[in-house]
Amino acid sequence: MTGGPRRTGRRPGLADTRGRILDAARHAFGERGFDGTSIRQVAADANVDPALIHHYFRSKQQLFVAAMAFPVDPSAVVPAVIADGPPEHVGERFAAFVIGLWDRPEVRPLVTGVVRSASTDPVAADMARRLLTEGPLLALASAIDRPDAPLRATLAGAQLMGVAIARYVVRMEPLASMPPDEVADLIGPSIQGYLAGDLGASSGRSQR
Amino acid sequence: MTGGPRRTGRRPGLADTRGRILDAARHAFGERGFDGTSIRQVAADANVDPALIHHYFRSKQQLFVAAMAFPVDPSAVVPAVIADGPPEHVGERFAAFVIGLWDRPEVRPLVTGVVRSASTDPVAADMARRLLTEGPLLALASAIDRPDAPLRATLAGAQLMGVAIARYVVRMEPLASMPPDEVADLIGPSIQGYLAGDLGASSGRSQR
DNA sequence: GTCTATACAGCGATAGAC
DNA sequence: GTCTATCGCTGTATAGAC
Repeated sequence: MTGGPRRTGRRPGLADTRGRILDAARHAFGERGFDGTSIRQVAADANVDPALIHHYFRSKQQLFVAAMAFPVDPSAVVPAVIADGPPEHVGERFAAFVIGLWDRPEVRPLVTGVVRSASTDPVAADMARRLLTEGPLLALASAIDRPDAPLRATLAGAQLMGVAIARYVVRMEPLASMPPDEVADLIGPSIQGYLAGDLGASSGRSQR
Repeated sequence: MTGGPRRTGRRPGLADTRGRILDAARHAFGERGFDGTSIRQVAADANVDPALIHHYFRSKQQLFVAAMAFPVDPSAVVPAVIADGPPEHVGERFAAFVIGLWDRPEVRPLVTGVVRSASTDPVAADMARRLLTEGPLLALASAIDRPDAPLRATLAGAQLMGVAIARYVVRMEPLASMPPDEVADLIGPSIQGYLAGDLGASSGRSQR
């Protein structure tokens, strides 16, 4: 008992420098992607010296993964999504969950940042893949008792990624400014079809 | 008729320098996006001097739009797509046309280039928007006699863009290596639902 | 039409003073 | 813990010789 309550327990910097850097990085990466963001720029936004960023995080890459770390684990929600209603609407529920999550103001920069950077940076591309088809979607697709789970997860993931880009990045109207539950309603049936429907165009497509 | 067949009709450079630059630029932009591509690199690939690129095209931006110009006008195909079969499968036909077009080896770099760059570059974002929702898709959605044509076009465009990213950019399996007509079969019903179905989760295509 | 040379700016990263 | 200074490199773009 050598001291008071602030003994050795990681006294943060004067005004939480590390946190300010992370906030600024999240915003910058979300707005301009990995390549479009410079460390000097992040430092200016956070009112710190550029060298400090290299001090806290070793490289720009590590700053990126630290700033883009998801605050919640989407995999944990899969059982709840499954159990929360009738199986013939599990796709709708999942779409509502994902869109609702992505729309939260503290999550949106993470989505746009990862998506914006996935085009160029291999690390970000991996994060995008994990975020969707190799993550909760695959678990969900596997839980539903239908064949071709990986294919179903990929198709549903492609659908969700397309909505993310159209809504958050390219800002296509009227999709961009629309309440999230409405978006979930619109794309829910498509997700449901991919997850649990009969794959392929069903009936009379003889040609092609 | 004053001369032979090659009168004044634009004698190309020694080995079609301009064309080689465009080819190299198409490849580079398609592979690494706008930001990830440097003029020096394109010049090296085309075996020309970097200054020549600035000579033919004024800036990197203009090189981009020149290299990414679509060789075909997708709008011209809309009437054929509509007339070519029953209206209840127009979405499937459109999906097949688009995927078939994007899969052509000379078109694929254009798709990946525009999509990869749309994240960062505003000009590319505009091109992506025009390519989809403001282009043939809107015409198609308007031609179908259902309300909310812009919304339908946007939703279908988001679906197609997601497939493009998953298949060509992030390369999610098994979607990435799969014959194009199979892809069209898989996503056709979703496009059809967005274009002509009852929007919203309640009715119609929950179970197919 | 083609190339050399270079201006000018920005980048990530590091060393070391305080 | 914070900042100054700078290295080494790459980018776009331009001026001007051949």
